[in-house]
Amino acid sequence: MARRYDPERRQRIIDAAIRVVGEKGLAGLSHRTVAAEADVPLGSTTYHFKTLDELMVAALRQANEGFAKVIAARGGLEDPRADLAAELAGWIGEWLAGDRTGVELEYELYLAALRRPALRPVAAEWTERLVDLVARHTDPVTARALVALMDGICLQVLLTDGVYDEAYAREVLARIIPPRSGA
Amino acid sequence: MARRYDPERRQRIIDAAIRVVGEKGLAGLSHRTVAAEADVPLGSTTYHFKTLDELMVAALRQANEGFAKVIAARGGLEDPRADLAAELAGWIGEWLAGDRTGVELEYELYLAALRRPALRPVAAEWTERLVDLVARHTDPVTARALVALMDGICLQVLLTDGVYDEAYAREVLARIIPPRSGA
DNA sequence: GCACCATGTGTACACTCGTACACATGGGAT
DNA sequence: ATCCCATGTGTACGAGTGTACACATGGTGC
Repeated sequence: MARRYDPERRQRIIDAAIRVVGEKGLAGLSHRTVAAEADVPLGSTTYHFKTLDELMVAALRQANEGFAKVIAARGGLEDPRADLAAELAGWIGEWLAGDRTGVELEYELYLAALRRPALRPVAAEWTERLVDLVARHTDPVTARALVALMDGICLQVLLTDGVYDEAYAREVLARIIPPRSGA
Repeated sequence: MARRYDPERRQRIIDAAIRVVGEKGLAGLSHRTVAAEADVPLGSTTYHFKTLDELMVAALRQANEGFAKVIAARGGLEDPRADLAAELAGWIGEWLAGDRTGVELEYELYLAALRRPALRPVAAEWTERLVDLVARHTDPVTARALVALMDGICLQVLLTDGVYDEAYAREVLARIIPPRSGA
């Protein structure tokens, strides 16, 4: 009966949930599948997360770190003179280049907010964070539009089995950025 | 046992599927729920649509007409001198203004393509159609970007419980459109 | 008129699901 | 040392699911 008293169990369940969604999609997420993946009894998942929505919120919050890691690893917009459009296009490229499972997972959880109000604050929080980051190098309106366009470009690639064209992305992202008045 | 021999049954099942997704979400879609909504026996839905994917493809194809109707009703870009950005922003406004159920339904089916390869050709087809329409008033690259940005703006509104700001949309859409060389 | 077969119907099976609940355990407050 | 209760475990129930299949019916082509 080992593993009684397992203080990290909650976290392990979240990790398992993310793996499950990655492998079988959001539709394959259930208390049971997560329990099996995390190697804990059914009652344990229902104890820590009364509803699947709760579990999804936790998973989405954690999954959001995926893209954030890509940004951080690239030194995220530290250089104020960097070409903003090129940098953003680069983020997308890198994010889309890796294992698509992770990308699909993050988007699937993100898009689930469409039907699950419980997820909307988390989705909004994430968008906000990204907008704020971009807004450090331009005005808020432009930042918001840049993030929207990034989302749209990613969606087109993911939903239509298209290929990501980084040069195209950089070009159209640049168009949104108003010319520097100071230079 | 009236209603034997019902040549429009297939269509009625599709209509029922759309109502079901609108009311209960994609997760509530099953052969049985559709059968109940369409008032046909279970065997009938499984006969016409072996898999739910098949049914979704048919439903998505039909749902795509929703936005197309908004466009058509507005005389869709007939006037070549019209302000393209304003027109596109207007489409979104009108589409988002009506009953959100329809909007959510269309997006939910559209986004389902992320995990269901069977839906991707239909999603691609729809995007293509919209891009072609917009491309009649600008170049293909710009058209593609405009559609992407429209998608991104809609998503931000829908996923984050935001409000649609048409003036903002018009402004940023306009930025993507290159200045007319001829004028 | 007849027979074929696309279409429609009813039922059953095995499976997964969320939920509920009774019970075990043992860390930490007292 | 003792007790409480957050945490963990095991099991059961009813509802819903996809799938399969045997059978009914009646247009359509002959």
